[in-house]
Amino acid sequence: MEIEIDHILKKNQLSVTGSRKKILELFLQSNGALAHADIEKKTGEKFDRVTVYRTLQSFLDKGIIHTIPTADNSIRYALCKDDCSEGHHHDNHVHFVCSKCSNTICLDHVTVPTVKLPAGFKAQEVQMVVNGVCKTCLS
Amino acid sequence: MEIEIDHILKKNQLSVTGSRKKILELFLQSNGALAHADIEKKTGEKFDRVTVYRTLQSFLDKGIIHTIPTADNSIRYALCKDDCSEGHHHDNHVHFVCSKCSNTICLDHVTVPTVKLPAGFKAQEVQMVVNGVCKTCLS
DNA sequence: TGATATATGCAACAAAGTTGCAAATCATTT
DNA sequence: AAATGATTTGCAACTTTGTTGCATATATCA
Repeated sequence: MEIEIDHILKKNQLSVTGSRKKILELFLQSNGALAHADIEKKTGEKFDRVTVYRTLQSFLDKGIIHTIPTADNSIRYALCKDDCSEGHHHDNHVHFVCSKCSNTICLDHVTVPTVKLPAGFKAQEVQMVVNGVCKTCLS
Repeated sequence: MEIEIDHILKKNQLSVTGSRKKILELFLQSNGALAHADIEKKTGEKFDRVTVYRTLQSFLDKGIIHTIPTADNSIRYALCKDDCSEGHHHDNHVHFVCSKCSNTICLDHVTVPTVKLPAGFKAQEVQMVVNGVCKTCLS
C-alpha cells in the first residue's frame, strides 16, 4: 500500500509529502467518491483546509482523480483508473449515488451509452449519474 | 407573456410578486439553464440575494424548475415542462453544456437511455449531461 | 377597504473557496 | 550526511456563496 502510494505520486511527477500520501490513501481505501468535506473529516483536521484544496487540485491536474457531477452543489472526486493519463481521461463509466447512505460509487463496468444528439451539436464528454439505493443499503 | 407568467404562478398556488414574475420571466426568455449568479446579474441587483434564493427554492418545491447536475460546483436551474407536477418530475431528458459559451441547454427530445445496473442496485433517477459544442457555437 | 397571511429586505452569521507570503519540507547533488 | 534550490505547507486575511431571524412591506381575499 505504502509502496503503491509512493509509486502513483512519483509516476505523476509529484513530490511525496505527508498530505498527499494521506489523501491518496483515503481514495484507495474508499471504493466510492469523496467530497472535500469527507476528506477533512477523515484526515482528522490534520491538514490545513488550503492544503486539501491544493492537493485535490494537483491530483485533478495530473489525472489521478476526476470529478463527478452532482445536483447538490458539492463536488465529488473519485480515483481515475490506470488508463487515465494527464489531460485525457477515460472515465466513461456510470456513477451511482445512494440516496440512503449518500455514498458515490464508480460502476466501472457499466459504460455510458451513446445518445443521438440533435443536428448541430457535437459531443465531447458524457456524464451519467444514477440515483437510487445501493447494494449494501438494499439488503 | 405577462399573462402566462401570472398563470404559472397562480396554478402553483404562489402569490404573484415582483421578484417571482421577473425571475420566472428570465427562465421563459432563456432557452437554457440559469445559475444563481446569472439571475442576480440579469435582474440588475434589483432584488435581495436572499429573495432570489427563496424564490428559486419555492419554484423548486412547486416543480416549476429543476436542477441540473454539474461538475463545477454551481447549481443550475431550468424550467420544467408542463407534465411536471409537484414532487413528481418527468425531466428525464439529456442536458447539454457548451464548452464554448458555457450555456446549459435542455434537449427536451433526447430522453436518457436506460442502463443495466449490477445486481443489488436499484435505480430511482438517472441524470445525463453531455459536454461539447452547441449549435450556435459550432457554426 | 381592511384583516390576515405571505413575501421581502436587512443584518448578522456560517460555510466554502482563494491568494500572498514566510517557514517548513522534499529532492538532488556533492 | 549536509547543503542547496525548488516545492509544499500553514497561516492570515479576504471573497464568495448560502442560511436564519425578524421587522416591514406587499399580496390575497372577504
